[in-house]
Amino acid sequence: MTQLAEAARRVPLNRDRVLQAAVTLADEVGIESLSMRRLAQELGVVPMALYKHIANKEELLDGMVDTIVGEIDPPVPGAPWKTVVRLRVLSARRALLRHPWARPVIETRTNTTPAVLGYMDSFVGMFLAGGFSEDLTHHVMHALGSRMWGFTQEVFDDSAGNGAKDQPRIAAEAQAAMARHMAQSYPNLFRIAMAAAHDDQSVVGNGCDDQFEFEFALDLLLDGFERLHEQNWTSGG
Amino acid sequence: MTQLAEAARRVPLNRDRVLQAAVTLADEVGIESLSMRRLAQELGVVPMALYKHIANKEELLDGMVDTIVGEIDPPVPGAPWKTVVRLRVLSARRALLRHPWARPVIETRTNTTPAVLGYMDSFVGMFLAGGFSEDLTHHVMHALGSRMWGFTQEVFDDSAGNGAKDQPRIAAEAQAAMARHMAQSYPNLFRIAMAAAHDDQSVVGNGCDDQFEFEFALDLLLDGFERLHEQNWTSGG
DNA sequence: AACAGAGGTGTACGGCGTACACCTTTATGA
DNA sequence: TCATAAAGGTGTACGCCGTACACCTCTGTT
Repeated sequence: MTQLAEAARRVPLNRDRVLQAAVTLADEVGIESLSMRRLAQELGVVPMALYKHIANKEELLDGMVDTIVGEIDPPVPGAPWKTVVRLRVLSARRALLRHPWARPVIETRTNTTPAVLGYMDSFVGMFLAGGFSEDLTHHVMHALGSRMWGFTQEVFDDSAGNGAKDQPRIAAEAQAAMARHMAQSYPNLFRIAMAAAHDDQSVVGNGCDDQFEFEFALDLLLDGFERLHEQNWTSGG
Repeated sequence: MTQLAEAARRVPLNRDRVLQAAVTLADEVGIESLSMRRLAQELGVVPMALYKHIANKEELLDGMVDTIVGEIDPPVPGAPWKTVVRLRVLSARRALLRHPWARPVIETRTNTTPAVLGYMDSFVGMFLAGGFSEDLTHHVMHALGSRMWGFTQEVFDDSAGNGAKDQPRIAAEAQAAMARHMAQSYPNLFRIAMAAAHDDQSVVGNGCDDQFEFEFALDLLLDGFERLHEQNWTSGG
């Protein structure tokens, strides 16, 4: 018994075990009760031990989000775009419902992890594959953004932008390397980012007009409401 | 000088002054730096003094949200529903942009204050006045919900519902009084709540099917995307 | 056998919200 | 006029939190 416990404790901690334990704990006791101390206790370890595997609590939360991103089904192949998008959104919703803490956590993330970028890239790809223009895809992504996921326009800031104004601009070479990396890892995001840049003065900054995006989605909804109203739609309850 | 300071300090604190100071402080230093201690310091007072005017930090945040609800313009009279709704949403958005801390705070509120209920009631009224059915209005409110504001279906839980299952049900008399109060203070909310109840088994519980509401809004957007795609819409940049 | 580095530990600091007992001011009404 | 009660401000303290920093202890390599 004691030996087993000993042996179990000897299994060294690692990032994945920490993240998995965090997700489970948050599922069980709620995100407001997930503290570094409590998590460490759950893992039979002293709080500071966690910091050998994750930099800080923010990174822990980022990792937890990545975990649930991994639970979202991949796009079903061979179906029309609308079906593909619809099923994927509903899959994402199911993942969020399984982990009620996820929505608020996602909404407070400021870093965009590769896993989230990959999800978004894949999402963009579904529209492009459906024949949508880069332009329309761009706005459509914004319109869907807050509905199922936390992604907003800042995405382009972090991944492609270079908005810092106090420090000397990144060396052109490094910037080119960055762009190459983006293009390879997130080809679809890259496509719409480039398309947006064309309509704009900036080269890689986010060419997003928040107000425009907001009104785009709002008017889409209002027009939809109007149509339903005109045809005396009813939920048929 | 000292006397002036003294005199100023003699102006007794009150709930409004506390809330106003909190809003200003959050505007200036960000919501993450708004602590009871810091706020007290800003008001030249010891932290515990605040608790004579507000119950706890949650209530402080509730009050701050009420303050910004008060900044949203009232509906413009005499315009078609679409214009009225559109302008009001954009006014709400402007209020949120003035106070960047407000969005996250609204999203974490669990209590629905009278001020928020009043805003929602007025919002519902705009659709009803435009000839929308109670049914369509109900779904439309859900579809708009997360876009501009934090209100979700739980609204009906708190205000009209009686979902507690461990305690004896509220006395019929008290419940009737509650209903009367609801009907008077929030007539429009009351209307759609009653309409929803008809389609459902429950009498006053929230007759909302989250999944249905989610898909309603999602499909509205997807249909909108489809239409734009078919007509080769472009943002015209 | 010596050692380096990875991983776990213990202590400590400065923050947080707020319970509780206390003091001070001010308005009341006998 | 003066006792009194209430309202409002104070001081101390508790138990949380995240995490910096110095330390110890294994384990695999040379």
